[in-house]
Amino acid sequence: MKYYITTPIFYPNATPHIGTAYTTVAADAFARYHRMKGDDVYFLTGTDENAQKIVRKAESEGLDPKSYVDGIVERFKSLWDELDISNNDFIRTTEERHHKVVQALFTKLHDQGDIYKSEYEGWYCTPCETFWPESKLIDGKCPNADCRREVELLKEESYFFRLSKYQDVLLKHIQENPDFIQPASRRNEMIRFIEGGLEDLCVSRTTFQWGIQVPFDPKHVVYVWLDALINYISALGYPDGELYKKYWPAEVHLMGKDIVRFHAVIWPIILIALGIPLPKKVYGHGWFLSKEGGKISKSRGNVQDSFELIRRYGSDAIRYFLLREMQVGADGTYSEENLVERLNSDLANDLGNFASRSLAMIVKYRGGIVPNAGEDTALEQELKALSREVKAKVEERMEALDPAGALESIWRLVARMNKYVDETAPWALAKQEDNQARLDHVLHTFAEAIRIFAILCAPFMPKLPSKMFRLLGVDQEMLRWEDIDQWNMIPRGTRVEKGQPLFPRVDLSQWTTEEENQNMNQDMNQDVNQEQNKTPEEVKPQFEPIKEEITIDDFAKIDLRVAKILQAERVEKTDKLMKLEIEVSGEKRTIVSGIAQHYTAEDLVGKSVVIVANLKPAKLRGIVSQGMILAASQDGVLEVLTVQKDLPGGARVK
RNA sequence: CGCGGGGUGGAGCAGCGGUAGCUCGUCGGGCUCAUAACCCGAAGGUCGUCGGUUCGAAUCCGGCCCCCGCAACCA
Repeated sequence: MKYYITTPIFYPNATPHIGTAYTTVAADAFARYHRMKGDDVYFLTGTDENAQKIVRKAESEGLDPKSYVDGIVERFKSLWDELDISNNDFIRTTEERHHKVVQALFTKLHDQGDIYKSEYEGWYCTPCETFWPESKLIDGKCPNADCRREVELLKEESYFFRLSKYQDVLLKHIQENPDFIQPASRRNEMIRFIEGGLEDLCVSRTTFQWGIQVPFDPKHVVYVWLDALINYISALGYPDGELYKKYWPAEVHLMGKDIVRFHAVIWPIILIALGIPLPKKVYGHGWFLSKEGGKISKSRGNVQDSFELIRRYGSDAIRYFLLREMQVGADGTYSEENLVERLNSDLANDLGNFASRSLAMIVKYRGGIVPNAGEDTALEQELKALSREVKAKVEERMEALDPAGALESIWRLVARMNKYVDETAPWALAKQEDNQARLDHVLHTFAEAIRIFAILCAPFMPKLPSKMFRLLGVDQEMLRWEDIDQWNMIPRGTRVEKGQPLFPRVDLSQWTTEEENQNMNQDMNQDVNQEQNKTPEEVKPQFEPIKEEITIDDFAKIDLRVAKILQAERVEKTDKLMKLEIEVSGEKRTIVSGIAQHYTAEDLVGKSVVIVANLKPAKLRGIVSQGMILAASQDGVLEVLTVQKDLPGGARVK
């Protein structure tokens, strides 16, 4: 059976974080598992490099985009290398093989009428040369952390992809194939989303050049998702490549829950439109959240360098933690404390210690030679039954894309083995002449269990099996999945060695001394800041940068007027919107303003405020707003500018 | 009523109609092969809240409260 599994292509604007590491490690575990089961596996990952942000980021570092991404891509590749990721290919969307396919498919979709030219209206940030969707704006301003300037509503000529045309076909497919989107909660979400109606997708941009040119209209470059998603087939050499013919459609597209929508809606519709078979499954796993429950992000300062973690704990331990901690369909909790706890308790105490004590006893009582098997008692029969059960369970969990469940069940056998050591008490048998055959059988069972654990752990911790087999003195060829429930595989006369612990216990404080010092400094600084908050004049707020210079004529275009608030009411079902009836120059107008968190209706009625009177009207939550109220805000405090003296509504403000 | 997820012993989770369970932590005991590891036992929960269905509810139904994503939202 062939098995094609993918991760998303990652966005190389920084070094990979724990989420990308999780997706990739999980995909790797599935790939390794299926290889062990004898499947013909193809495992793809890569990077999504054709984004406007990349260009800006590159500029800020004084590099051209290509050299910039080349550098980051190396970081990705070396991290995957250190994590023993066994991908068969690594696709970069800047590669010619990808460009060719995207261009061909874009043309085909255009020729068949599924892509059409229209106008895109969006919020444009001039300094960033970027359109932002309204939802991305922060306080109505550019969301780019280094910018935060005002954006303007602009139109741009764009190509659009007719998502709407295929939504019913897609919905039908999703309903008829319950496994297509997993887990079920994501599936429900997607069904709701599609039922809500799809809007056609903007698939080209003219405001920048970095990316894949639209072949028949060179001033356009292909925009984001149409480009990115196609990697799953361009990497296989669509349409004529042998790999494509062999491996498409994919068994699994694995990803974080945030991008399920694109893989479960846009990608299938692209494929439907092109008459290409759909992937079998789109699986959205949860996120790692910090211990406090928040996202892990740079701005919160809870990101940890993956390379450093690997250096401290080893790649197998990191992989184990990631795979064990993320429960199916839920979010996982990441903290170094959790990681160390899992490492110490599961890997060092349970598995590692079992191997150590077993090997030590074989060395001590039998000179390191694995004794031959003897007669089973009820105890050994129970172990054998459990090994069959665990094998079946692990297989079932892996098919269900649940590595945490698989590991949990493996550890049932680990725990059982430690108990078996206690029950059989070999140290007592060793002292009894007439129990030497029994001791042989027990020690033999220990050795077989180590062999079995090596196999069971192989998909999850790739470095472990060879270490264990070396200690056991067993050939690597014995790493056969089908032998998991066999208990008489180790050849006669095999010599084991005690060796070093597989997973030494770790004391978190050995790393944290330095960090604590840093944190203490930070805490102290925070305290100082809090003190300062009591005397606002001493606080240094983060001010927005002053915008570029304009002329008096530019300013003259803006018509500011005094306006009297006649009525005010909250816009229902919104947090921030207030609907105001105002009077200006004898005319009544409606203005919608995002001040409801700062003012009640009573506060506002009767006030004379300043408005931008000649602003183009815009709809907010279905209400046409004819102007904008001026307000000053900083750090969450907001005050509407009011006029104290009794000026009539309509008075000019300059 | 925008969509979805969730509230279960100190922490993290499972259970989804019939004596409330797992991992970690805590306490007590055992063992001495082992990485101060392992094994056994105990304490600790009126399963968010109010009401309903039922012989019986953490589990089904309804109301309410709280948390977390997504969506919406600052002319």
